[in-house]
Amino acid sequence: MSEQTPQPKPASEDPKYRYTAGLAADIEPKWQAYWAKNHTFEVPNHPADMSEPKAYILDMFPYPSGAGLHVGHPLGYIATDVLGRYKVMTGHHVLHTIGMDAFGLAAEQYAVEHGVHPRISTERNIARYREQIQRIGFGHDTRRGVSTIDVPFYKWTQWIFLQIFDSWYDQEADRARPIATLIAQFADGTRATPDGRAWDALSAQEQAAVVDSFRLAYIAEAPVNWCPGLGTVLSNEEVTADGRSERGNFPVFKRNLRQWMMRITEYADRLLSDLDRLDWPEPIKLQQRNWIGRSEGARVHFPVTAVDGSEKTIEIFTTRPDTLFGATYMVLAPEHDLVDSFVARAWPTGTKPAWTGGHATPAEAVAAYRAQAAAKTEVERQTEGRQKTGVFTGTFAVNPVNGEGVPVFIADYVLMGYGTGAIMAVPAHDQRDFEFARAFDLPMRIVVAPPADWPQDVAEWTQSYDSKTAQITDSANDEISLEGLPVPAAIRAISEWLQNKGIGEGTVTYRLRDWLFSRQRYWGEPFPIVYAVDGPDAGIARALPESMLPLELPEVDDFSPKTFEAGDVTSAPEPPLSRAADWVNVTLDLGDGPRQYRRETNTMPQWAGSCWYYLRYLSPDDDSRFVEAEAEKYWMGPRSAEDTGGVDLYVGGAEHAVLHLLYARFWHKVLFDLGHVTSAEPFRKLFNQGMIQGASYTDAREVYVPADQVEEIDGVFYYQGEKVTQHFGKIGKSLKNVVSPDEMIDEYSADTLRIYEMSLGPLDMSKPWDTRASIGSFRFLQRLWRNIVDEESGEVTVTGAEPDEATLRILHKTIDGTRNDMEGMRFNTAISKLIELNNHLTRLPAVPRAAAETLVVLTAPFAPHIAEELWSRLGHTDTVAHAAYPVADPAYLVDETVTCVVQVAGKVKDRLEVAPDIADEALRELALASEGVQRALEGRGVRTVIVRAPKLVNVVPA
RNA sequence: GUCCGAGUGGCGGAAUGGCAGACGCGCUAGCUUGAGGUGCUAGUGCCCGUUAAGGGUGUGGGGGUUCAAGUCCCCCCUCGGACACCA
Repeated sequence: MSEQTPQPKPASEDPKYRYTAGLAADIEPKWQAYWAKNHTFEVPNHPADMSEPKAYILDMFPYPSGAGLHVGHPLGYIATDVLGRYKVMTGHHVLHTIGMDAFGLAAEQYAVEHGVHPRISTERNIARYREQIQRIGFGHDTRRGVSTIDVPFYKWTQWIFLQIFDSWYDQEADRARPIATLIAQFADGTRATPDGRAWDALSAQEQAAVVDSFRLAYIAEAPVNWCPGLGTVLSNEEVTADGRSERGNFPVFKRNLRQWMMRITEYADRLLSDLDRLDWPEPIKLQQRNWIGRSEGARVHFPVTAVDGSEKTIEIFTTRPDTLFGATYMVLAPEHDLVDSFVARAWPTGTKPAWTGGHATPAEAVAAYRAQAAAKTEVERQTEGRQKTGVFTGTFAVNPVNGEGVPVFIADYVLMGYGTGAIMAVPAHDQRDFEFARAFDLPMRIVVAPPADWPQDVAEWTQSYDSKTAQITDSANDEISLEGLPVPAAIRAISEWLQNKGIGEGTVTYRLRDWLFSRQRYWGEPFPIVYAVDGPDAGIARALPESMLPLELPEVDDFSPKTFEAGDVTSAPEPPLSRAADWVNVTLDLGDGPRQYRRETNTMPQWAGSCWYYLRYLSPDDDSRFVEAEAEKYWMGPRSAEDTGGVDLYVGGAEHAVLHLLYARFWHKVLFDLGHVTSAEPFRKLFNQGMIQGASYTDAREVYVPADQVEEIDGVFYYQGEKVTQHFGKIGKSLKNVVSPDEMIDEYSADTLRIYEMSLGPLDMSKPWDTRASIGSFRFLQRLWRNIVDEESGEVTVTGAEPDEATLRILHKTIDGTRNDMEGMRFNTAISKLIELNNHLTRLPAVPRAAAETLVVLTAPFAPHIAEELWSRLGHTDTVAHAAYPVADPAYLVDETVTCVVQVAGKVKDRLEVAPDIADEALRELALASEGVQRALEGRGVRTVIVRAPKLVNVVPA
């Protein structure tokens, strides 16, 4: 393999004052320094006049990995910068900055692998990111770019946690309120305690248990996702569809563990309904709606006799109460706590062999099935496909609509976490029940009339009939008949009947679960929570007072979590902080004298900081409040009764559709309810930028080869003479196709990178990266430069002459067109208009100053460095960043003549130059007389003539 | 499987229902230069027409609405993404 060292070109090759990478390397840092020195992009927390126009433009802040930025990362940052600079030039206060999301698993994993403290590696990564970002030349207010790991920042993350901890959701007021208001209700008797005793009669422990059951942040013993390979638990959102961790791809198991939870489910309805008020892409709204998963249905009580003879009720949830008459069996989740009470002593007569799982008694069968279900990982559940499994409990419940006995099963296709963890099975009209019934030889009953071409005998069906519109059949008792009703009407009728009879009621359930909020990791915010070691309140979670914040992470010898064999189900989490004995065991005075406490040793998940960082940008130095009230009101406050408020534009990838965006909305709503912010939503408008895809290449062994060393010959790709295959997809180290922004800046310029990224195509679509094509953007800048500066002498060559008519027209059309494109974030078409104007100026014998200056101003948001340099060379002493964006003169937007297209039968046959105000009749005559029409008609008559003066005439032949 | 999004030259893409392919890459030819990656000019959807004039054809496939469809409606195909036993 021969080493190819690029030969530096002799300096004499290019004219001295040509716009080259070398020249750009001089001017770009110069102007970056100028902006910093002159505070060009710094804005006050709020202006004296709160009505002045503003734009709060926000990027999803990056997670600084060790690999640094590649060219895909800055796409959104460049777009927001272009828009922000445009907004400044149209008279807005613009708040735009970038912070760092630096706590979390990936940073910690990296630190563990490289054997350094997470803070050291993270800060190194941040410095690298900042350096790369700086070179691109953003108009950021850098004073505001906070990092989530900064102690003054996470002090307020902890403070917000305590706000949530100290709140409950008041259903009557439909908002969160301080927990003290709840305690007051219990104390004065307006709210009854769960068991009806007086509040004072409850012990401290009992009172705490009651209050905790209302807190928005609470500890619960719940089935959680335990990931031994990472040594931590994960939220549902962090587990992939095939039951593995999103980070690291380790197996995940369901375990019952004591963990911190956030009661996000209280907000399910508002998180859902407020989506309608947001200016977000529909697909993202849809994903959130699906994730929240609101579903209306009914709860129905099925009586059952327990083994001890007592009468119990199995409560089921169904969206189809209209099919109650078709229920032929019931299923409970294996973990359902009622199961034990009615597992029969022996198999009843008539039990089919398939129902017993081969066990001698129901108790054995149930125990075996439960053990098997618990040992199963999510992965195994998936890989085993949808084979329905389960066992009979030996007991029959009673269908309340017809008094029939229905066998009760347990099966893992019913999930404990949804609805009531129990279902009535209607195999004829639900595909899952159908499959189970077929596997277990259970009867089916048709209660929704299928189309005529379905077999009469349900035994011949190959699938269930799940229509939600057809008519009900064969469904009546002495009191009610659903016969012939369409499904929706039947649902209403039976629901009312159930309600009146007291055997059920209409209800709403959600797919959304409470948010698992604790992690057994070192690199996160410590919980500001302690537990008394002894006394009547021993073990009760207690908030640290605000005066004790921030609670800093302790230094530890071993910050890595205890991880386990990836498949070790029996392992239990062991947080690294629990090993910091001096930190964990403390004596504090929390108002009742010095006492011994034990600190919470879990840390918060990565999402905590990203739930509110955009608020901290508004007043990063305020150490008395998490956000200055006036600043929040100015930048984020609602502008009308319907407006939710929030940042004006939030740009980022669609991969955060549910996780980050849902969590942040939840926190924001709590802060709103408690009166800490005036905006009801954090992000008024959301925009998802598309992914930049890179070409990667694999050789015959399917191994990736360095993309930058692949040659293309006649559409075939070669690496070191070997044929390789091209793929398009993500850019990444392992794919060997990383192009860094630094390489682009070294080879061309930051302005070239910016222009090229914005020219690629519409911002919201994914598009392939092609480094070679960026030469076009470079040429544009080079020609722009050449139109103003003599490449040999460096002299400015523009003339003082007035621009000619044609130049004025294209100039004003460009102004008009780019303005529209900027407002609509169509940066690709805005740039093509600038190129057209520039190409027009190139063809002139000399460039008029007025045209040159306008073009420089229009180009400034995209290529700010070259624009500043030209602006300065043109004699200006102020920054072009603050120049006013030009306004088009309407007089130049209409042409003296327009080209009229003349069609025959919809096909273009001629063109006419006509006055823009030509009358329909005159145009009609001109068109009919035209040569092209005469030739095309070939003597045929004319049936109709459509005239759309002045642009088009369509002649329809007879 | 369900739900979203997208299919236009060799490539990225452009087109209020009204001239399809703006702008850029690449390619071809010429110029320039101190011969070689980044200067300038012109041409460039495809087919027929030796040149030209001109004609035909063309936006994943099929049907429809319309004087007129890349654009609106219905069916299908392909690719990308999200979710996935949610009762």
